[in-house]
Amino acid sequence: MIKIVTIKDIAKATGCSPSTVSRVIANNSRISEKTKQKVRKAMQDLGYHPNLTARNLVVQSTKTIGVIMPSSADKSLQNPFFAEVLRGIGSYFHQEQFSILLSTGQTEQEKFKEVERMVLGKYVDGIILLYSRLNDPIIDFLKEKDFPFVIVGKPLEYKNEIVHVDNDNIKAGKDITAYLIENGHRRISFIGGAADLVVTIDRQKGYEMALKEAAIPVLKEYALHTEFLKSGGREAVEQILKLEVKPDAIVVSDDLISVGVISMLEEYGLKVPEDISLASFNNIYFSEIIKPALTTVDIQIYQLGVESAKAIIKMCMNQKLTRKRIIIPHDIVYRESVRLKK
Amino acid sequence: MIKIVTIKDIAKATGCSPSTVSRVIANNSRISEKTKQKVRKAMQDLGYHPNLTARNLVVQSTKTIGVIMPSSADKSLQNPFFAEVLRGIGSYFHQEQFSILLSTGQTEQEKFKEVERMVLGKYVDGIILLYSRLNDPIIDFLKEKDFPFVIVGKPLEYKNEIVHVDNDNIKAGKDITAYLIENGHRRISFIGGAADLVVTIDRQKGYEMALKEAAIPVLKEYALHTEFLKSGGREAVEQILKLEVKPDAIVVSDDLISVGVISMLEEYGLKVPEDISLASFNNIYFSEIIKPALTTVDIQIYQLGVESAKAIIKMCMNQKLTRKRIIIPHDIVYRESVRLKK
DNA sequence: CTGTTAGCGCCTTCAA
DNA sequence: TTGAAGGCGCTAACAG
Repeated sequence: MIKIVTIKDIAKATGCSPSTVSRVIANNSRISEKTKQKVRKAMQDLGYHPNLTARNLVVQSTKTIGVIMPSSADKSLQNPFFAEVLRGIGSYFHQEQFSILLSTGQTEQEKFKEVERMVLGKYVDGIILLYSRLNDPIIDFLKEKDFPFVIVGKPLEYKNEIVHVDNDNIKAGKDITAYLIENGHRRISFIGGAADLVVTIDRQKGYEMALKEAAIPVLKEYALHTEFLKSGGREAVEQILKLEVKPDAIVVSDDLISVGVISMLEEYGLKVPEDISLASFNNIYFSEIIKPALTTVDIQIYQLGVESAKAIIKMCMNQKLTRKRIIIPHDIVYRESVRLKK
Repeated sequence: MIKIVTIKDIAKATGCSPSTVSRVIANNSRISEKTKQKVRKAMQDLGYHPNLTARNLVVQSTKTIGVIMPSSADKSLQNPFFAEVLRGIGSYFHQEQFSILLSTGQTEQEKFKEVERMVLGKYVDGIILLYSRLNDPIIDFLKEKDFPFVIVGKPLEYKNEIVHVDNDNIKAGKDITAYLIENGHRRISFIGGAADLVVTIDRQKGYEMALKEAAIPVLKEYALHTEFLKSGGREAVEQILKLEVKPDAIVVSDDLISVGVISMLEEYGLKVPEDISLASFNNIYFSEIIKPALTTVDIQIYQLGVESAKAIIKMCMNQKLTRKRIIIPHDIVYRESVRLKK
């Protein structure tokens, strides 16, 4: 083991006290420039670096945030969404010198244990939840402990108490459906991910609103749900194809599902957008490179990350947030999957 | 601020000393069952939880590992590969009570600073690098400090000194190419990601070996490289289509690129596998749901994660590793993108 | 089997 | 502008 250089060594080397060295590190204003220079030089020479653990212990803060992913047992993690939020979070954290402690639990159980450990062990200053589900014991726990946390997405309960960063998914659903309608589509179907996800619900709600406004009847059999990724929306397509009056357009709640839907459609000899139009959400990297390129709602995933990072850091610093609900604007990216009106 | 329950409080409440309490936490064998019970009860009642920071400080270890992603500026992060390794790492870490500190740097510069902070600040016990590139100052730094680290992938230099977890990509390249040859293909092209990535190089090497063994000439103009994700292999395809003698099969170094290649091929009126066969690597979720489903080499990404986790933890515990190079086996998943010999 | 004592490396009053 | 002293919460000898 190589000698560890501590604050004391610097003190000794420069002939001043540990507290002075500490103040130089903090760049305290009432230390003379001369001593600062001297101390800094010694730190260089001896290769000093502050021990973060020791500092964290005394300041009672770690400047690290626990980021909780959905249970990683399922494949939903392969959704580029998460990498992208993480990137957004990271970019802001970096400039604020915060770190990400990533949760790794495979089950709800495991995740809960981890959060408990992080929080009770005072290993993190705050938590970002990258998902939102009903009856989440983690949320209850965090609320009860009054521990700083923010949700990316929309909480199902306590909407007005929990800080969350979200899109206006209802409006997004409405916008994209309206676009389909504008282009002459009338029999519009909806394929959503897991029915209990709030995103799905909101987007579907918007879809229905748009139909109503255009005086198009909302048909129950036109709305389908499929596991977020599983079998890529295959069953959904099969159901649709069984319908008597087949839709001429589909709103799909996630680009990833769209990929599966398109494959399946093709298998049945239907071409997008010639035979049926398709519009979805998220605008992940894939949306652009597959054939046909997806017309999709860009929800600014990266920005969702950045804003959640800003929010949690503010909370950790005990700054007040002006609002609990932070909305990231969306906009439609027009590509090839929608047949246009001539 | 609510009262923080410390070890001393438990000591006071139970009438024993802090060290006894500490020993109960560690489940030390020479504490009587009676005291253990008593202490544990008090911990329950007062809601005690060990402060991890304090413990870390004294034991000089954090049980957390810094995991470094590639510079997140580019889109390569959207490759599901990373989510999947992370999942593998997490699963093993969880059972060993280790945590992941995720690096978030957007540039090489930023990443280096972060690693330096983690390492010098003794905030992590080890590092896992999720990529490998030439002249990486991070590797030099880690090596110089003699700090425990493992690379997922193959280091370009010091192969025999750096612990790394990798596939036998040369063999994988050879295997998949041989499969193409077996099925009657002769004019086989290679499309790789960034030419300076070791994976690319290795897979291409294997591709060439297979050709040679089958006495098929290796043509320079048949090997192309494209940015890992950028424009999804479009230019690559254009180049191929300009060739006088067009290939009847392509080996693509990443499933993600394949998606772009297929789109492009279709745009030019070529169908996979009828007109041209395609085989690639990684077997990500997508490979299965796109049309045609990809014949691809499954490299067991999850397992790469697990093994790198095992390795770094061993190193942190000063256990010797039997070998520096840990190979995860691969196997071919046969699907629809290759035209079979009748 | 248990208590006492000394730190881990740092920051922060308080006093000079 | 600086130093001395105490403590953050925990563990690990060393005693007994």
